[in-house]
Amino acid sequence: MIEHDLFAALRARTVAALAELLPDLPGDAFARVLMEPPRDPSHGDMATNGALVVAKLAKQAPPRLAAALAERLAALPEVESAAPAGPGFVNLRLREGVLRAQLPVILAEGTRYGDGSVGARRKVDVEYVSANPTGPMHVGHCRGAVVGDALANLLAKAGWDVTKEYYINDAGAQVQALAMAAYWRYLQALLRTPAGAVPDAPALRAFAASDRGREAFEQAFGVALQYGGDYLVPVGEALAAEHGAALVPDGGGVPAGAALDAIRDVTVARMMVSIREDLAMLGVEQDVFVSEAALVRAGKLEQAEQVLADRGLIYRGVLEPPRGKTPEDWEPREQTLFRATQFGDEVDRPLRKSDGSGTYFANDIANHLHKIERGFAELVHVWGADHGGYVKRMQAAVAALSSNTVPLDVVLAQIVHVVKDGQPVRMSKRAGTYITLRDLIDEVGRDAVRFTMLTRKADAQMEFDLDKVVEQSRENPVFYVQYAHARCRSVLRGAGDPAAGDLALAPLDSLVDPAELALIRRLTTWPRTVEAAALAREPHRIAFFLHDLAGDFHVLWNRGREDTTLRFIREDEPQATRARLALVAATATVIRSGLAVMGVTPVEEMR
RNA sequence: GGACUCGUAGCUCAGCUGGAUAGAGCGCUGCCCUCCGAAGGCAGAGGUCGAAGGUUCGAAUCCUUUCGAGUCCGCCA
Repeated sequence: MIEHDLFAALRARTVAALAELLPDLPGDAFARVLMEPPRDPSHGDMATNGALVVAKLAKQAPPRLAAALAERLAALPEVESAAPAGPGFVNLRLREGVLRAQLPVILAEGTRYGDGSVGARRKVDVEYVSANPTGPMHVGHCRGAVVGDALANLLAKAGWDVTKEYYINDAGAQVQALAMAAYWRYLQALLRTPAGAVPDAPALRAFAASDRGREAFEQAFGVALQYGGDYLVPVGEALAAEHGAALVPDGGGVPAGAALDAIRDVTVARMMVSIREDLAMLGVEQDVFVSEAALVRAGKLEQAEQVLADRGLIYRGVLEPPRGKTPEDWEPREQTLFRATQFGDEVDRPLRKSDGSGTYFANDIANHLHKIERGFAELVHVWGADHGGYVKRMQAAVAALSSNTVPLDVVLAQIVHVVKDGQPVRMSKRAGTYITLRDLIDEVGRDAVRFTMLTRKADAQMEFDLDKVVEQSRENPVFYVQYAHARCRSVLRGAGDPAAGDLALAPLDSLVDPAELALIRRLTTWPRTVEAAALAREPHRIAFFLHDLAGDFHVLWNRGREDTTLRFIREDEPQATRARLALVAATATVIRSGLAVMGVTPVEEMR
């Protein structure tokens, strides 16, 4: 039997057997039938709850049904024995060789082993990172970037047709504030250009002074510069080089109109270049970058409003103040509202600011209309946990726009607390203890960052200990998994790097040690791990699987230390050596495959 | 006041969408290097799954209530 996923194969046979035993049951009665690795290895190789699940519908006692099912399953060619157990499980022991026969399957499929079909090639849009383009990426963005990227890879592996997307929040107050800061840097840059090019405005010199310039600028324009960082210095220089003094309004006031647009557009473009460089360093390269401002300019907002209005989901109304805690400056105000409550949200949500422009939510509705129009069957977002309160309204909007045909899943990524020397590192722009993504990658390396970010469930808070992620010990899962792969590669190199196709032909009868069989069993659970993790949108499961797999391999390696007959390469036993090399090659392949989902590079040797 | 995410071993966390006796790492205890694959390995102790009810053959998992932590709460994104 050559099957890609042994568990899926035996499950299908179980369902078929049940259907024969219970011909009157409808086909969907078997949906909850599972074939799983048993928790206790003494129970056998696989266990199914099939009899338990359908017993009630079949009006039979579970143990009796389990016995009948076991009898049928025992007759399968793959099955050595099948026994009813407990409240109605059936435990299966596979015929010798069936497990081992997975090794040539793995070797033949290579890193495609584990590719699934649950996605059914449905188009899914995975949107993640989506940081404001107002500065460099920092560690706060990092987790969402890694989780989103790994999740996208995971869905692709499980059979979805994936688009990786970044939504650029380039319309709104934050970006206006950024433009003002860039304008200030531009004035500074102008002063360093030949005097003839600088307009004769006395204020200019004061704004651009190195010591009090910022305060003077803020006072004169009545703004607080939110983005004072040095990273805007080159932007100011670029503006000065390209436009000279042409962007300074006559009389030296606040730039507006085309001049402001130019400043903003150049600045945002520069920031996006920088962000994409940062993301590339992290190994994140998205397919599509959608600009909020471009959507607004294209009239997507009005179009989305029209869609909702046509369905009677928009009205003018006044919201109640939040119960219990009324904001100080609360006053009732008539607003354009979306009937989010019809789709499970707590309150209806405003779409327009008082100046007539769209709220962030309204613009994001336009963004989602854009996604739906592009034909995505499913939408997935990775957001920071601070956006948790935003989930229901967005799901309501997508449900409304798509008439409940397109599901939106939101994965919330909790805050990462960076720890160094046992002390939490406070993140503060003002105090300058602000860790950029680049700093982090420079310090511990891209692979360690990515792997570590996936060693927790996304919605669990996480400590990122800068010392531990580079530590070479068992405590560090990055090291532990990489070390297993390096050991595999070391063995294979020692054997002259045999081709996978050659090893796939090796007789495997000599693989009988419990540690060898445990490793093979683990390898056979890779396809179902991919499928379950993709359905749950939980890429961290891949990291845990790899950790377990590495553990099984290290156990085998260590057995070889005590018992030399268990070593992988034995000069006196060419047959056994080939069989073990096949096992080692399959292990390395699956580790590589898992690391690829995580976006981590497998290493050839530990240095 | 409400919403969302959590609460599992001393610590950090898994727990495969409701399954059998709840797991891993660290820490702790005890063993294991004259030599061969010890940046390690083997074994052990350690739990009323925050609490109380409920749903059913069966609950850490689902529902209700409650306690605690974090996040958020009309024109910030």
